[in-house]
Amino acid sequence: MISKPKGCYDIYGTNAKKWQYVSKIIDSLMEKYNYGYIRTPIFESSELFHRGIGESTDVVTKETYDFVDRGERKMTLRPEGTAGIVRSYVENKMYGDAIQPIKLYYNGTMYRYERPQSGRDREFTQFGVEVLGSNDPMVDAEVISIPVILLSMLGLKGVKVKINSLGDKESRDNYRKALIEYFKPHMTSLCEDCNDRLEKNPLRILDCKVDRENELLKNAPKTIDYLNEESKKRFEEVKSYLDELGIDYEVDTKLVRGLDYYNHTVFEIEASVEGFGSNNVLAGGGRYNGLVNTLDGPETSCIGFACGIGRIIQALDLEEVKLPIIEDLEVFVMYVSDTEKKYASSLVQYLRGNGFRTDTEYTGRGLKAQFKQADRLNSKYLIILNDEDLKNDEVKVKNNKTKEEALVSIDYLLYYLDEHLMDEDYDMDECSCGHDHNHDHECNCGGNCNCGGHNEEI
RNA sequence: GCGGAAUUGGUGAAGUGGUUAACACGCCGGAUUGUGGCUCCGGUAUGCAUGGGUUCGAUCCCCAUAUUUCGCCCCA
Repeated sequence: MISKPKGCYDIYGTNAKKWQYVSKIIDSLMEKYNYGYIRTPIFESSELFHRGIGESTDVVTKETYDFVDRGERKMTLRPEGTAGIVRSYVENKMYGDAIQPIKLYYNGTMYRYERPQSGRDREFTQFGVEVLGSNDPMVDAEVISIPVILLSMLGLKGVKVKINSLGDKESRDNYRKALIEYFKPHMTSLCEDCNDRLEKNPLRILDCKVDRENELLKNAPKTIDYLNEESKKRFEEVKSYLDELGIDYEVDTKLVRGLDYYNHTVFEIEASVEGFGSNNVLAGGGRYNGLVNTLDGPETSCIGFACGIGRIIQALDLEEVKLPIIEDLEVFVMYVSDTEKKYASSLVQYLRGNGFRTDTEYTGRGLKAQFKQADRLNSKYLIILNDEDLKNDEVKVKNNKTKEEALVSIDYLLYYLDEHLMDEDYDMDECSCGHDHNHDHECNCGGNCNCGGHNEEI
């Protein structure tokens, strides 16, 4: 038997419905924020990632899926979304578009050659946003608000927003220098990994798990103390816009990010759910004002974020959030004889064509087994075909909950089903999006729930 | 890249160096000759991840590989 590649997953069944639901919410949210969907290639020339993400980063040095194509070109499966989008921005000269800034979102698979563990796969899906062509702090706040709103729309509660500022290039360089000077005399008291980090990325020493309790770290210089006036002012503005939007956040001066291209605002959204593994960052992002220029475009101010859909679903499962996914059937058509079967095939098509979620029997099971099958599919109504009834152009319709049966004329069938299914919807006391509602207000399911009216909590 | 744990039918799993690999759920069939979800009866792994080795004999012991899982590093 051939098995799937390590760290990759088949998504199907109920799980697939969750993924589809999250994607649906993302699309409708982005439509309202007026971000355009962008789809770029899953592989790009290797050089793009080397220059874009940073030659020395772990992502590039040891985590990429590289291959040489038949034309001897060096290619890499994208390990993240931003580089490809910036390439597209430059290549398609979007900086010349009449409408600025360019607001884009993507939702697709990324690839990193890593050892899989909880919350980390080799193929994973990221939803992300990029705003190219504005340095306004208001944009920073808007971009941060998107994943926050998304997670709350999905019904996730244990979420923590952390922000920090690395400042502009000058501030960032000064801070880096200060950190190296600060740590250098004390390296023996730090762990092995931190010794490696000193030259490579001293900022990361700050959130080392091993040395977390070390006094040295607690008293280390803080990013914000090294921000120049302009960077400091900018950070204050971002925070005030976040306050304006009612976003709860925490300034975490130890928050740095691993990709080289970040400056000014950086942020992360953490799942603070009991039982979540160590990879608990649901979304992360920041400003990357130098990247477009690095990739041969004009100086352009940009900000973006990415979030891992897999991790979001992991968090939703852990919090046992009930998503409004459809897991039932409205009608199941049953038959035994060949003439009934023929009739069933066209009846099913007729019902589906008229908007009913309908299924039938395909494997030659007996009637008894068909009843069981209908139960497994959570069918609300059963239609039990009978040659005798068909002669009179009638079918037997059974409510699978009340067990009431009715002989219904075929001309009247659609109307009958419509009436009865509608009645059931009104009886519903719990909305399928997981909340109890009455019928006066919009619920926060994003308009995708099928509770029959959008509502407020009772 | 480094480390720990695991891998037995459709599922959850017991188990043993030696004829037929427990048990439960599910599934299929029957009791009930077209109305089930309760009950009862019967059926349901030629195989214990894969490849080597040790052995008279291996699902069980050893090695390797693959995959899963949990950490480190890193990241979403």
